[in-house]
Amino acid sequence: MIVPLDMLNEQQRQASVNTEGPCMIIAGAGAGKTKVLTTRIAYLIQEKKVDPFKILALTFTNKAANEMKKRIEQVVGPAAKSVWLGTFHSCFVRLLRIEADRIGYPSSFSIYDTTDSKSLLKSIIKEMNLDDKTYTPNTVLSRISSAKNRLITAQEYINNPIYQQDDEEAMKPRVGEVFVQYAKRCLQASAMDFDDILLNTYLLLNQHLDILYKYQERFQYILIDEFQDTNLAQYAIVKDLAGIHKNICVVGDDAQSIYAFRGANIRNILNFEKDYPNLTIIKLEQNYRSTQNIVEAANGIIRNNQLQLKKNVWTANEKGEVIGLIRATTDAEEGRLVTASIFEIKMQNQLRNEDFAILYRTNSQSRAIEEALRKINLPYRMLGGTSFYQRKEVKDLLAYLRFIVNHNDEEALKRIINEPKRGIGPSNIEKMVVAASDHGIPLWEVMCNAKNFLSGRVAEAVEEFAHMIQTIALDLTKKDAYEIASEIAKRSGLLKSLYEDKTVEGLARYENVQELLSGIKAFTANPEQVDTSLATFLQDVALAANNENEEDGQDKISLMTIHAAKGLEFKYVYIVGIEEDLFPSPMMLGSREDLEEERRLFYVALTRAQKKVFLSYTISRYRFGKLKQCEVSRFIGEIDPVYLHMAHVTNSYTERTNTNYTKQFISSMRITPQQKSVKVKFQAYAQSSNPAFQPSDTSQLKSGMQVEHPTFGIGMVISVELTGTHKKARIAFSGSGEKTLLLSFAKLKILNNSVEG
DNA sequence: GTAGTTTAGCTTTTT
DNA sequence: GCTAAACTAC
Repeated sequence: MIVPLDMLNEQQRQASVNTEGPCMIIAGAGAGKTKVLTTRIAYLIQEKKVDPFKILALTFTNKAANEMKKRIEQVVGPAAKSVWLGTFHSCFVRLLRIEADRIGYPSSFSIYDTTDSKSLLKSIIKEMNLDDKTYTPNTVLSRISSAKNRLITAQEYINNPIYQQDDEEAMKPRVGEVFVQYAKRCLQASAMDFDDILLNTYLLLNQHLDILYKYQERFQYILIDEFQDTNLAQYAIVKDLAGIHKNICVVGDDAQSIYAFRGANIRNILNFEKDYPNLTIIKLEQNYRSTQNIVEAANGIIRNNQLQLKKNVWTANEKGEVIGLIRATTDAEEGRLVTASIFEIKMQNQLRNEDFAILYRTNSQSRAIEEALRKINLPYRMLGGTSFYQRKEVKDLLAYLRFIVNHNDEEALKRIINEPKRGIGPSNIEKMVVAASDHGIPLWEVMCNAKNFLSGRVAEAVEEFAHMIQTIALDLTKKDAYEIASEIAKRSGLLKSLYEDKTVEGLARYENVQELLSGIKAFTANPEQVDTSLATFLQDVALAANNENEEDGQDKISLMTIHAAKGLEFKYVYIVGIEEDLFPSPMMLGSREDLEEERRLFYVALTRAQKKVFLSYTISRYRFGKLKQCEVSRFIGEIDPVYLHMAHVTNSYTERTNTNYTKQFISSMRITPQQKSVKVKFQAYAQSSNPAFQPSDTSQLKSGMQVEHPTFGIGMVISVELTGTHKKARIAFSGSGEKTLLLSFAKLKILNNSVEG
């Protein structure tokens, strides 16, 4: 098939054909980014006769990788299979397995997911007798993770006085030691966590120049999707790999950078030009997806962000409908109104379910929506959430498989040694771990000779367990993944114990294990799969953790977090839970940069829609089983533009502290010229100890009072001084009037008739 | 020491 | 509402 260049506009064509040298493609939302990337790769193979084996294309999600692979295959045929195309993690794992011995790992190393990492940290924290309230696995892991994402090893961390000082100031001086211990235990267990995959790839390439050279030579062309989401480690590796040929093409949109929390650094895209001075920059600014109203609303939201590249996203599409607003009293009602609206629009316009998506900020918001959808019999699919591979019973069976392949995998062992119950409790496991480190031998060896370390009954149980693993592991090369998996499922007693559980949940668990088994069977039965060994199966499974049966092809409404929606599009999009303490997330109100990311998240949500967006909010919501009042900051004022327009900046600012402090809050809001005045009330709450904090001043803002503020742009700047002891202080505005909504970070102005529900 | 039962505490987003 | 820790009974 001919590379379909004539389907592209001029910028898209440039971006596809300009293959030599460093190139940055800034692709606004809905500008045809995937089309350009796939066309470019197809062009390389088809027109430039580049060996597909020498192309490296990196994405962030498996979904994006699969989609690209499919599209390239349509043009170039089976040659597409030779391209190294996959997520950063899967491509680097592939590389690491080939070269593992150079950094002291077996090529069958395990991959620890976040749960494994936390569990290991928990045991380390316990063993070091640290206070588990100051050293929680979560905080320690995020500290370690961000270090690794900045390419800092445990040794470097503990030797660097700056990090030590940081930790001391955070009252956690021993994080460095935990980090060192954690790294040691991972190595002992022949395991890498997600961040190790990147860090170790970097170290491998930088400490072994022959390997670096080999892959620099190999990868003539490197392409990176969603470049705005790369972290330092990912960027450093790619920069190294592109060292010889320098044909590096990055595609991204700074306005859709929403992964700072896992280390993504928006500056990679903002500063890319500095690293490659002869860079070709191509901007794709025409949006083919959404109506003018949606594009303008989205642009308005990020207009005042400081961290952004200049561009002008526009569309030739129709003006379209205004942004809809749905107001509910409880989350159950919110669900009812949203689903009723979907039902109505679907019937009126003869649409399919798949034309609709419901997006939310946190996964926990899905429940109420799901219930409402079930009640009126609208089929839906949930993306993300607790995936199939996260379920306990599935993880248990996988842990058995992991342990058979890698006897050092401590976290897998902890999961399965007493599942089902064998009478081996936590204290005996601890004894063995201690014995192993005392004698300097692997835990596995202790288990095989348990009689030397433990008392009679338990020792017998441990040896019996070890023996079972051993016998099955003997067949590892002879039998395929499915044969081994079904054998261990039976012999371990896992299937039996689940089968005997006749509760509804027990039944579901049994079915999940069966489903995993049939998944493994499908893997071994695939004629394209040359190597059907268990080890090979496990390699894919740890990283492919999220794409559960998404290709069921049925017509369903999509439910997902906004993060999960990136890259997708729908005719109608409902963004639910637009409330204080939900969206924007209270945890993102700490700094301007966080707030800007939260705005970009809103930008992503809006630009998923082709025809119309609905925003919905609730004034009370069930959380933790209890009804909680939600404060929707409502601003009432002028009603004027056709589209939703968001002014800049916070209208509330929250900060937590434990000690006495004085703080100046600065906030601002925009007042349009049409607005005569808006009543503003400052409130400062103290959530804990200081009753002296009373809601305070009320004052008038007038449109003439706009000022320019260095951080917040044009707006009304207010500063309030809070003094006292309190855990949480907050300023909020409130006002009176009608039908303009002020979110905690933005003001919406909506036409009278756009208000629904 | 382990298994079974009750209670406390928690939630942002994900490879 | 759900999970992990704490508690209780063997």
